[in-house]
Amino acid sequence: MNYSRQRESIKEYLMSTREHPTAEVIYQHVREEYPKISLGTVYRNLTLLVDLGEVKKISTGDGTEHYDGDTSAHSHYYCRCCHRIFDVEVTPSIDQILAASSVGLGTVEQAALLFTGVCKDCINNDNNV
Amino acid sequence: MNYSRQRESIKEYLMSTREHPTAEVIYQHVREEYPKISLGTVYRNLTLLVDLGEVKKISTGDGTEHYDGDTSAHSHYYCRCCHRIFDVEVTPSIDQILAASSVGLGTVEQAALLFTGVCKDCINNDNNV
DNA sequence: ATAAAAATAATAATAATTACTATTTTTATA
DNA sequence: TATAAAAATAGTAATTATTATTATTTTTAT
Repeated sequence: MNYSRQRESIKEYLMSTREHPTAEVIYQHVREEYPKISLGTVYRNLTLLVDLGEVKKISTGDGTEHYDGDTSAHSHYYCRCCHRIFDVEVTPSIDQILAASSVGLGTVEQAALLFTGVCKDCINNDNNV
Repeated sequence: MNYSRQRESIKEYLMSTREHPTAEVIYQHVREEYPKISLGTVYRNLTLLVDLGEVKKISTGDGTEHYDGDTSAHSHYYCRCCHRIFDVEVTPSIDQILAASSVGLGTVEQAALLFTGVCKDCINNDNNV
């Protein structure tokens, strides 16, 4: 695999933000540095980075995937109104759950814990229901 | 909301199977009883049933959503090779995790715990990697 | 400097899902 | 039971996220 500045830029952005952007948001951001980058390049590199374990993909069921540059074991809270994802630390931690769980069905490569609800901002803005 | 036999059939199928079918698979199944049902009807009713809390949607990130007629608190194991989903009971249980976790970011309506790996069948069939 | 290998931009294609609309089904009421 | 309003459907078109294709450009080893 060769170096690519576009890939570096994608990775850098994901490492620097605490948000959990979609491919489209990443595209818009990286475009500021590389205006000619194409959305396909973003998708291809995201898949690559996920396969390498340098980035995590978060599936919320809202129709588009989100990406996370923080690969440490942590869980997520998803607001079904504003579609934002927040980091949460739970007790026991996700890796404690993983360690304690003998799934017994095959290999376990990862565990994802996702809470869903309506965030405080959306409640305050009457953006809920 | 009015009664509909198509919706009943979808729900019945989801309650009867231990699999976690996609909309397409549900469509093919319900078609045996109602050959004229359209895929749009399946999607519309699945969304409805999920909103009513009678069915759960499972997002694995494999490009299509899966549905589960078992709404009791339980977790899932997803095989990234054969794309099947299996029920798993973990310790502590998903509702114990939910109870113990003070997310503090807003309301928490649900918690989903998903393990991902390669299932035994796929390992045996060298369907892994 | 150069050539092979890999990556890209631009675009086309695919696949899952949603929207639209004329027709049919359901349901409340006479 | 007949009927009419409301809701749901089938069939189809449209949308959206994602993947595939290909000619060109970038990277890297020599």
